[in-house]
Amino acid sequence: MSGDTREKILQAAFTVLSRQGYENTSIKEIAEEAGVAQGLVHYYYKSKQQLVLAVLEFVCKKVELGVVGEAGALEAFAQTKTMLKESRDTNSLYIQLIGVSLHDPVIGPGVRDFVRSERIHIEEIARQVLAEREADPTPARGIAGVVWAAILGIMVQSLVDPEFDTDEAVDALAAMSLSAVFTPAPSA
Amino acid sequence: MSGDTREKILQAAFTVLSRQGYENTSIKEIAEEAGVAQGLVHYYYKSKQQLVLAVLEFVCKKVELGVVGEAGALEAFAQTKTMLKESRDTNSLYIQLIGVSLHDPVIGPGVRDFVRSERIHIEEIARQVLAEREADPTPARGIAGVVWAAILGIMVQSLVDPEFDTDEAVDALAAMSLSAVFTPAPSA
DNA sequence: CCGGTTTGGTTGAATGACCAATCAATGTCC
DNA sequence: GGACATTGATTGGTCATTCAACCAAACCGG
Repeated sequence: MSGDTREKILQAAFTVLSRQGYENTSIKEIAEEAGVAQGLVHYYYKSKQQLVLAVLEFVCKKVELGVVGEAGALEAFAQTKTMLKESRDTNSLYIQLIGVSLHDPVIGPGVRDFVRSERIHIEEIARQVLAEREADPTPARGIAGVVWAAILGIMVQSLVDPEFDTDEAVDALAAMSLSAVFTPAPSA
Repeated sequence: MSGDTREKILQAAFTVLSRQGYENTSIKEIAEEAGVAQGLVHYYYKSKQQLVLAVLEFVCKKVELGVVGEAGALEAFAQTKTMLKESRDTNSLYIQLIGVSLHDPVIGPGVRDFVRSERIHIEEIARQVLAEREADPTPARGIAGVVWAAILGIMVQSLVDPEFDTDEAVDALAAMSLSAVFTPAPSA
C-alpha cells in the first residue's frame, strides 16, 4: 500500500500546513497527523521542501480549470470567483510558498514553473478571445501577465483583509480585461 | 545615541533579511551584522516579529510615492516601473511577509494595515482620474483593488521569474486601467 | 566642584526548547 | 531470503528569549 501512505502523508501535510503555516510546521507534526513514524516522511520525501512542493502539486490538481472559448472567458472569471471563496486553504499555502520560494533553492524553481504554467494557461485564453474578435494577438502575453497578476493580488487581499470585497474586484478585472480588447495599448 | 542604534539594527536586519529570507534569518545574525550584542536587539524590539514589522515600515518609507493629477496616473505607472526594477530587495521582503502574515498574529495585522493603506492610495488616484473624465466614481474602489492586485502580482512574477517582461506587463496594466474608464463595467 | 546615586544602554552567557535528517533495527509480504 | 515499508531513538544543530551583571553619563545634594 505504498501509494496509499504517500497520499496519506500529503493530505496530512496539507492539513497541518493550512492550520499552522510553513515555518510553524514540523515533520514530526505531519507524521503524527498522518499516523505514521517520523522517519517515514523522510523515506518518501527527501526533505521538507520537496514534501511541501509535492503538497502544492497535490492540492492544485484539484483546483485545475479547463475552460476555453468565446464566453468561456467570462466563465473562467466566474470560476475564479468560486475558487477564491472555496479554496482558501490551498491559496493560503500557495501565497506562503511564493514567499518562501524567494530564498529557497528547492522551492524556488518549483514555484517558478508553477507560476509560469498558470500564466501560459491564461495566455491561451486571451489568445482565443483576441482571435474571435479578429484582433492582433500580440498583446496577449502582456494581458495574461496582468490577469494572472491581478488574480494573485486579489487572492492576497481576500486572504489578508476580511473586509475586502472579492467579487467586486473580480468583476472589475473582468470588465478591464474585456474592454482592453477593443482599445489597443499604446506602445512605450 | 539611542535612536542611532535603533536605526543601525533596522538597517542590519534589512540587509540580512534581504540576503537570507525571513525564516533563515536569526536575531544573532542581525546583531552581528549591526555590530551589537544579541540581547540589545531584544532590548529595542520585544520579538523577532515586531522587529521585522518595523523593518518593513522603515524600508517602505523610502519607496513612498506622492503623485496625483491628470496625466499623474500615467506618471504613477512610470514610477511603478522603476520601483519594480530598483526596490527588488524591499519588494522581496514585502512578499515574504505577506506569506508569513497569513499565520502570524503579530505580523498579520501589521501587513493587513499596510496593504489597506496602499490600496486606498491607489483608490484616490482612480477617483481623481474618474472625476476629470466626469465619470461615475463608483467603480473606483473595484478598479483600485485590481490595480493594487496587479502591481503585486507583477512584482511577484518579476521576482520569481527572471524571464518575465515587467515593463510589458505594466504597460498592459496601464492600458487596461485607462480603457476601463471609458467602458463602464456590467454589474453582476 | 565633587561623591554618590539613579538611569538608560549594553553585554554575552545561559536557558529551555525545537527541529530536520539519519540510521540501525524491525516488520511484512512475496 | 530478499525487497520494500516502517519504526523511533539519536544526532548535531539551531533558535528566540531571558537575565544578571556592567558601563557611562546625567543628576543632585552638599
